Amino acid sequence: MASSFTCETRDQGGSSGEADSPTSGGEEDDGGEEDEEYQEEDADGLFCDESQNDESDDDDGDCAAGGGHEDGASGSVGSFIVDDGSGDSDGDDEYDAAEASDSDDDADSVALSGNSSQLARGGASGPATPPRAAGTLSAVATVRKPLTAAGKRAAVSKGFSEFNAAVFGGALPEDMTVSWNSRLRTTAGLTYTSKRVVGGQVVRSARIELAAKVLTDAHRVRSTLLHEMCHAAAWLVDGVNKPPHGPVFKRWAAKASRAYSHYAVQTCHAYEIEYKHTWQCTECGSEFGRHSKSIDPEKQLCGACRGALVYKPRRPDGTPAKPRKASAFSSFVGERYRDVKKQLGARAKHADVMRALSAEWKAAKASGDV
DNA sequence: GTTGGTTAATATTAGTCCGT
DNA sequence: ACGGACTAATATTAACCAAC
Repeated sequence: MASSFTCETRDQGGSSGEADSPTSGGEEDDGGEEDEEYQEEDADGLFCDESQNDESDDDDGDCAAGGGHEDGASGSVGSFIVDDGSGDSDGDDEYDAAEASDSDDDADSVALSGNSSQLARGGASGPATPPRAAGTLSAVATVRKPLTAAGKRAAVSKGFSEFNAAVFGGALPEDMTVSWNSRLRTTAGLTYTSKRVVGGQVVRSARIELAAKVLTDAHRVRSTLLHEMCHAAAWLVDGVNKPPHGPVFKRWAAKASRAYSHYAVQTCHAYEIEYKHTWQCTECGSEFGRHSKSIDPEKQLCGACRGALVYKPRRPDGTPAKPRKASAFSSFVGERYRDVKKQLGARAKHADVMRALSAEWKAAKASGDV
């Protein structure tokens, strides 16, 4: 299951790299030596879907119209051909889908992800954007080989040096910080820019943050890295970070796209987030993804048609899996947990309860009760 | 309309155990 | 190794209000 995420510009007010920022607090060359580390910037991290563009703060409003996301690496469940793992040797799995974009495929997050209490009320608060129906992809997409954490680090390290030489003429510092953020869910990458005055000289710096949950394969990692490096170059080379996707950024993006046509750096993208857990509407077939099993089908309904939801287990590679029946012990935990917790008292920790349940389970097995 | 602060609701992760 | 059960803690998001 996947759901795209929107483009956003988390411009935290006054964080402009320019000295005219009203709230940047001492951006002026006041001779001060302190690091004026203002946070910043670009958040948009790329990626937005035209259908969600009203949410975007994208300065230039240019959200990769047409042609769409060069990179939506997935589609609805059941429409995948699983990669055989024979990706190219450089780890840059090429995208061989005919065209996997479906511009409204993020709608499910409106209905469910955005506000599941709304969903619980059966969408009582107004018309929800219809979730994506299953099987709407006309083309067959390829699931790229997921990268491990080490693989991601390697892809970043290799990609940075490679892009820096091929696109930016080595203008970016090789020791620039590129870190991973495991909490970003709707943004694929961020470039933070800062400026300080050292001995009367303005020194600009930048760092890149990538979303571990969003960038799950080499193509996404490299594509996003390239995009963020364009922001970094706009700031470090040209001294421009506003608007984030203005002419300066676009100049670097065009250069990057010429060098790496399969990455086509755009102002917005629409990767889709791979979810571990998926629920499907029994009425309209819409799917809803979560990173944890946080949806309760007993309480929540499909936001589009109010149909009942059923859990749809999946394997890590994205293929549907057969639901595994809860083991006897799991059922036992479900039945007894509350009572045992009560017996042990409010101060009992989860581990204590589980140990007690374990002992109780063994005793029950020994006596033949289970 | 935008921004910033607070609060409440929701989503996610971590961590226990056993079974497959 | 992963998935079933579950809770607690934490992070994120949305909603609301006031001030500019």
